[in-house]
Amino acid sequence: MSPNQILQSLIAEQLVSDPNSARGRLLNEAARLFRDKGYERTTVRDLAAAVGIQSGSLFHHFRTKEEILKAVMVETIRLNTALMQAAADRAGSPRDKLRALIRTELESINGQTGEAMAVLVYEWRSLSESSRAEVLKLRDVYEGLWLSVLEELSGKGQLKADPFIVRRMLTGALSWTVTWYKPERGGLTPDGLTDQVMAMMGL
Amino acid sequence: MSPNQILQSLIAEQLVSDPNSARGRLLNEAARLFRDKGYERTTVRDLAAAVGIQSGSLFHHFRTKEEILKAVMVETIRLNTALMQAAADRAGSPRDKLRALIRTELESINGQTGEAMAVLVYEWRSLSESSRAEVLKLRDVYEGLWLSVLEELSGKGQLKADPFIVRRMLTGALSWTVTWYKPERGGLTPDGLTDQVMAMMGL
DNA sequence: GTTTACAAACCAAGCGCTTGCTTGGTATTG
DNA sequence: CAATACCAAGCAAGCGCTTGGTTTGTAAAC
Repeated sequence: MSPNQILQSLIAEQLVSDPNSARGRLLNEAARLFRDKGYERTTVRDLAAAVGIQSGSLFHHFRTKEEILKAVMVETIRLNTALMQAAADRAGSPRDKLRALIRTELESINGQTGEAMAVLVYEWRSLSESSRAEVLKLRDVYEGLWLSVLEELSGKGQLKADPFIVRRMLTGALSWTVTWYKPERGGLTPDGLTDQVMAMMGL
Repeated sequence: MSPNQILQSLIAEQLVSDPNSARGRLLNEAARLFRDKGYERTTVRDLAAAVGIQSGSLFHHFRTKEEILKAVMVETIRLNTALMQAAADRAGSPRDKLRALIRTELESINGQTGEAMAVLVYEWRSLSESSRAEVLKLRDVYEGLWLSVLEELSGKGQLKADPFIVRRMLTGALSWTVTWYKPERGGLTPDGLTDQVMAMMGL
């Protein structure tokens, strides 16, 4: 399944919003604003202006501002879990699976869903307790994908460090790329960056 | 020079505030609050209450709230540059120098200055343009320390990936530890964590 | 094929509260 | 007796969100 097919089937299942719908467009703009200015610095007036409506009209679609943040996070993690699953399934050896996961996560972070991924990583403090629990539950599934691959590699002696810790290091390292990696300018392609990450780990 | 001696000499040079002074205590509390709740969610009333004064009285010490954020960042980076320099100087081989840098940065992130380090890494969006430039200038010195060591390692063939990229990966990986690494509970010591990072890189 | 019905989407206005910061005055300290 | 540190009070602006009412899209009823 291509990334686009995956997105379409998730839309069909109502697990993520169609980017062309009113809701979907708002969530995209919200992700961009939340990443650029941070959740707290983004006002409901900013959000409304970004989609060309009045601030009060937002609350016809979402009960609170925080619900918008939660929706951005939940839909992002749903989409990316599906993308990662598909990428891992396509690869053969554990090493190739790891490479596929790294490559796909870099794509998520620096590609189309990049704004939303950055929000997911850096804005969790602004979530209420209950929303946080909800998001964490989804994240556990996502992290499970990584761990099973890393543990397989570790079992084969290709990984010297603890899989849990390696995953956490990779989380930090890969999400941090959003602050410096600009694929358009500068020669490094996503594939090249993936190679560098693998090389750093001696793989 | 011990870490404490370094701190004392920086205080003498007026490059960082004495933690026992009114200013120093405020900056410590500010770092903690900014990390826990984020800069935007922390009000001047929170800051004042944390040191037991009225909110208006803050502005006797700092002209604006943002100046407090800037001061936290500037003083933190000054202190840590000095600590890193000293750690690198103590080590012998390039590999040991790298280990010393990693170990020291982990200590900074997860030890006493941890709150301030987290603020430095995650709250730069809340800085004004001019403050950001000021902080970036100081950061360049700090990053220069890392790059010289990594380039030395690369020259000896002990590092397969590009030093610039490795540093950026390490920045993300190490700063991210603040979200999960709890040295008190759970057996992993700072030294053990440093070993894991080195092992991950095959060093 | 026009009319009617109704919900979804939106606007204009503004409420109540919190925010960063100011002001004028009062202790405290060397 | 000056300078430093602080308090008590509050202002102007901006915040999330509510309200009452209007427009728009859709589809059945006639």
